[in-house]
Amino acid sequence: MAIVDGPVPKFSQLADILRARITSGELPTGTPIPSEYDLEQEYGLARGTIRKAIGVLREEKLIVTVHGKGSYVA
Amino acid sequence: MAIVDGPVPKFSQLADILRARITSGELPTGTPIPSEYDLEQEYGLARGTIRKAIGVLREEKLIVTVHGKGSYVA
DNA sequence: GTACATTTGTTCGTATGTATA
DNA sequence: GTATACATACGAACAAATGTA
Repeated sequence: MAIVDGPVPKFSQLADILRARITSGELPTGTPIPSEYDLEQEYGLARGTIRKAIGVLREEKLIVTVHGKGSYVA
Repeated sequence: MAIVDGPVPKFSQLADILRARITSGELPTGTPIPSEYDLEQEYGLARGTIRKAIGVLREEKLIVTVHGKGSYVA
């Protein structure tokens, strides 16, 4: 998957990608999702955009985030 | 030299200052750069900004950094 | 060998300014 | 005007390496 420039916001596209990686089982419960920095590098997005996508998944209770540590699949 | 609030990013200004201190000979090869904490105090910047400036000089091969020790003029 | 202080490494939290659609 | 996106900057917490007492 790749983030494309188009009508769908990038943060939304990233949320979709991460959600798929979680629900598919690629990222099982308890495992850490890539750090914000790693996601920046991997998808070529700004940190604010990454955080917005993560916020979506946190809102959906799919992940939990711990300050200074990272985000984990719920 | 002082860091000013303006169009030039602070991390870039600090990188310029440190580069000048190195190339002028004030900080000869092998000598340690002030610690991140000391640079914070001296220039009134956040640690992240300090680290970004140091990263620039490391990229330029002007300094090398050792975990737990410090950064040294290359 | 342990405990502690110092220093760099990593990560998330928040805010501001700029530009664009 | 609103939402999106990027860059910058400060703050905070946690972690690892180093050296010393």
